[in-house]
Amino acid sequence: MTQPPIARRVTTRDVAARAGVSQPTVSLVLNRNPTARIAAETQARVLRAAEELGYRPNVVARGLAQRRSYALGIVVPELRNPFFIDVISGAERVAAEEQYAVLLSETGGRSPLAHLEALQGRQIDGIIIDARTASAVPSSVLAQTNVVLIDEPSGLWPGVASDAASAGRQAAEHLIALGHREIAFIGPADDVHAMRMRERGFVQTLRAAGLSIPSLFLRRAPGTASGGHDAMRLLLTRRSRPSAVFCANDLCALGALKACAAAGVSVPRDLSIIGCDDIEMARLVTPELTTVAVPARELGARAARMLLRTLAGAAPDVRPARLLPVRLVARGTTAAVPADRSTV
Amino acid sequence: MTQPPIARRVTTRDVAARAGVSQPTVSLVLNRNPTARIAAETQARVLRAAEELGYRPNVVARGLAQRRSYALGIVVPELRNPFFIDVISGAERVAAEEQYAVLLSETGGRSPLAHLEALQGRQIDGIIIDARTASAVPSSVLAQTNVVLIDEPSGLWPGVASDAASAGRQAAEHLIALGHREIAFIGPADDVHAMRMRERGFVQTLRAAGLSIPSLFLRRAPGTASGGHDAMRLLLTRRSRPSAVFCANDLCALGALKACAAAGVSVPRDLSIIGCDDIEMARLVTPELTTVAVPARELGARAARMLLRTLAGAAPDVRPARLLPVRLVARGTTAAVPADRSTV
DNA sequence: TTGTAAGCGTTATCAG
DNA sequence: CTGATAACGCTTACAA
Repeated sequence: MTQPPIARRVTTRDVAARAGVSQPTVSLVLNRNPTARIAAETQARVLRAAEELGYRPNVVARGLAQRRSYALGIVVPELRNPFFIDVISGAERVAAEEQYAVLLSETGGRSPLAHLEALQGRQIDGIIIDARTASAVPSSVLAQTNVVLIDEPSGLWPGVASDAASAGRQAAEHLIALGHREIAFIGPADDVHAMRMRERGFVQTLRAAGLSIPSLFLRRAPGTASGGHDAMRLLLTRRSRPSAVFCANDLCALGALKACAAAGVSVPRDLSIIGCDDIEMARLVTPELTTVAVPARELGARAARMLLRTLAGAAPDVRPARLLPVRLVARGTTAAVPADRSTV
Repeated sequence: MTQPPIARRVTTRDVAARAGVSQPTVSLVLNRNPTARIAAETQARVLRAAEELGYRPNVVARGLAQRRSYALGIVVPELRNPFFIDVISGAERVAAEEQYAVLLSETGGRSPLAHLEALQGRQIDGIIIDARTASAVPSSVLAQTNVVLIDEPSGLWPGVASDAASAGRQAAEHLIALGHREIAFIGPADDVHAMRMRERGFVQTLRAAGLSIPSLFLRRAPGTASGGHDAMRLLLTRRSRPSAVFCANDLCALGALKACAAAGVSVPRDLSIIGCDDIEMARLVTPELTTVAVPARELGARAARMLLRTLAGAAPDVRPARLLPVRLVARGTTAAVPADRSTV
């Protein structure tokens, strides 16, 4: 605390002194986009002085004066899920392009409120937040900031979302086309819209085809690798097994795949598995994971753009945005139901 | 721009008015750790007023006044590599505990300088940066901030690092113990200390055992899944194949494993593979990846702690810190060299 | 013990 | 066109 950790840097005042103009003039010259009405000669002097001194604007000070920070917050439950990483990456990219910073906050599921308030204390201009965390926080807190929800068309807040119902539908259609009739679902219990819709789209499509998921085949498990693993293990212990399983996300599916390998169940010969998200890892396992690709980076990028647009003056658009399309990527973990089963 | 995107919030002035004291008094009451010499009665009034008004300090303003931002920057080349994610996660955690924010910057390998300067413009109190990015930036820029390098004991800047040489050594010892003699290495070409040391530790240990890596078995490839994949594919096309391969990181190893699967090479029967990092995915593939566990989260956490300690007044410690221990995790991708080969 | 004054580095509003 | 002057919200001497 003794010596300031931040070295004293060149300020507009220094530049002004050097250029022989007033300090605000420097500010004008340096900021006004369409060169404000400043004598060309003066401008040149200021610019040169700034250049020579190596002037760098102090964004914090600017923020204070403008009552905005040119920073976005992004809150996710956990960094472990590559899906969120892609969202973050997409958002960070467009934010950076617009000179916005990104404050990262990983709640770890604990005290999301504290994380949010910490962000707001920093005068965040807006916040990108995942559905689960948002729902764990009083809306009065969210109301204090511009907020964009990821994958949860709430009607309360603006958001970007993928077509989760379609994801479930495509997964179902794929399995149906392959002849599967004994089908299971593994997904998280929490009330996250995207997950619910994936499930609903899946179940409804099956139903429309005259199929249903017996309750024993409907497994609630955390959307993590170990969640998927454990759920699949349980599924495999029963004497009547499904011939195909849809997992609400890829992490889950990879865990399930792992459980099959451990149990000596051959995928896709004995069992088909299909995930959702299409994280990078989906192509690194063998066989490669069949999944429904969700444009995570694009979700993040759009969320950021939406926020930036609002900050630029546009009215926040609470209407549910167009759902980003998802598409099935058939790879190696799904196959036609084996002949010896199809007659069951 | 018309209406400020940030809602006007309660300020110390509001609190002061309500408590019937001066604004600085509020500041004193709210901050002084050992309750500054303010009448207990006054303090109570102020605290109550703050409470009633729902006062939240404006960290930006405080930062401006104190010439520090209570924020850390963290710069990584890419979010794709789970290793960095863990580093970030570890750092974010300890930062958050100390009320520090984390500004995330993904360079994507492009214009690291711009990213750094953007961070510095925000009066970052310190920065955690990976070795590769740091080396791509003039040291004069780094000198403007408190910096901690990840996995690069440069002597120039403080840093935290894992025992990369030991990682290589352990990998080599493991393979040697399994009887391997035709051994390959796949690793990145860039001059990143940790990668170099992993390689060196590996090569030297082999050499000490009277083994060497023929140049054809020394493959330079990006430390990514596709890098590992491609390198392995090339290795497999030759008629003389190694019996074991050490990949400089897990991503690489997973790519290599994938290439084997695609080529019908059975791991670990026909070929052993060993990675380095122990990312979560290592346990999700089949067979599970044998690797050397590097405490990535701990690296991030220590980096943050080191930075915070410096900010609290401690002199930055440039001496190479104790290397964090790594340890081999023998799993499924390594096995004794097959009998029909050991005689070659 | 507390209020006054100054300053952090900008931007914004005016007179000149 | 340009330069004072006043914020922005807070901290930190320094007076009172």
